[in-house]
Amino acid sequence: MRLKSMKRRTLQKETIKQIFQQLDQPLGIEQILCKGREKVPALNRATVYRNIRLYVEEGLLLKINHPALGTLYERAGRGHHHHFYCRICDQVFELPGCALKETNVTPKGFFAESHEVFVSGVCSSCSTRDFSSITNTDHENPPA
Amino acid sequence: MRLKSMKRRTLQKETIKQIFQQLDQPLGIEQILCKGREKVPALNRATVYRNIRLYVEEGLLLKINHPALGTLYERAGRGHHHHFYCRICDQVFELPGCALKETNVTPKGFFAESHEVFVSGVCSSCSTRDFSSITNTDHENPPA
DNA sequence: GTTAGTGCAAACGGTTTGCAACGTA
DNA sequence: TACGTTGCAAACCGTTTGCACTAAC
Repeated sequence: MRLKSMKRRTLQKETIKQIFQQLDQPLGIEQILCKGREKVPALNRATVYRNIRLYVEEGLLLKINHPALGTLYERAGRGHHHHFYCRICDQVFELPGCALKETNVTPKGFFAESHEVFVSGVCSSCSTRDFSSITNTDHENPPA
Repeated sequence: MRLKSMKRRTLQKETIKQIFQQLDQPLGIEQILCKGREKVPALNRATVYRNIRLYVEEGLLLKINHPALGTLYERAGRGHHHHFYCRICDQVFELPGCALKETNVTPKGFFAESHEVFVSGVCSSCSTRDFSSITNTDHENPPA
């Protein structure tokens, strides 16, 4: 009788893991699926969900609920950071460091344990590449 | 031929609007539905979704995608603020003011246009009321 | 009376799950 | 061989939509 179930190494699993090891950017399921299919063409969406979930439970990945893009996943253990969403290229970048002091935003009696910051705007590539496209957008959430 | 469709005033609509006028707190669909049914017992979920959507388009409400609670709605026009999520009572509070300078978190070349901050921890009511409950995170009806 | 708004049920999109076939150990 | 993993399809959950009925104007 086995007390502990053994993990098996499959191409699908390794492929998904590698995608995140090669990239310091949060990805959505569709992006993971696309990149994964470059190596495993028959890769199934359910398999991606299952393995992502596994990696999150193992602590290898982190799940992010992004205000504009929905659920994203990123490699864990890279220290506290925030996220920048570029509305032109629809990509999310990691912002190193943290300029937010929890005590500055928390009223007396409230105990802050963690926080998340989502910045959005235009990334450096998009702002230098083509300014005309910056006005042509169809946002849901206009700037506050 | 009518050029402009006319809005009609219904009990359902008014009820939903009043819920937000009486409360400075973001609410989820289920909460809106519950509170609404106190006044309109037959209130339907689809009706709530339709009217909420309408109010968001009119600019009366704002849609929030909360990392822990999913989609929430709050009254618009109350100025820039952040949100505090209490993991004990599962409620979201508005944090007045903003202690985040976008220039402090944005690398050169990136243009920040807006940001959102979600803090989580324990609210003042929950931290003073009963410390033993802090480990028991399954509360339905928290204090107002 | 006209037609916007409602309730209901079915449709929808993202995510999870049951199951038979597959493939790793 | 044994059983963890996969692909597929169906189930699931939050949200939207089509439709007949209701009710505001």
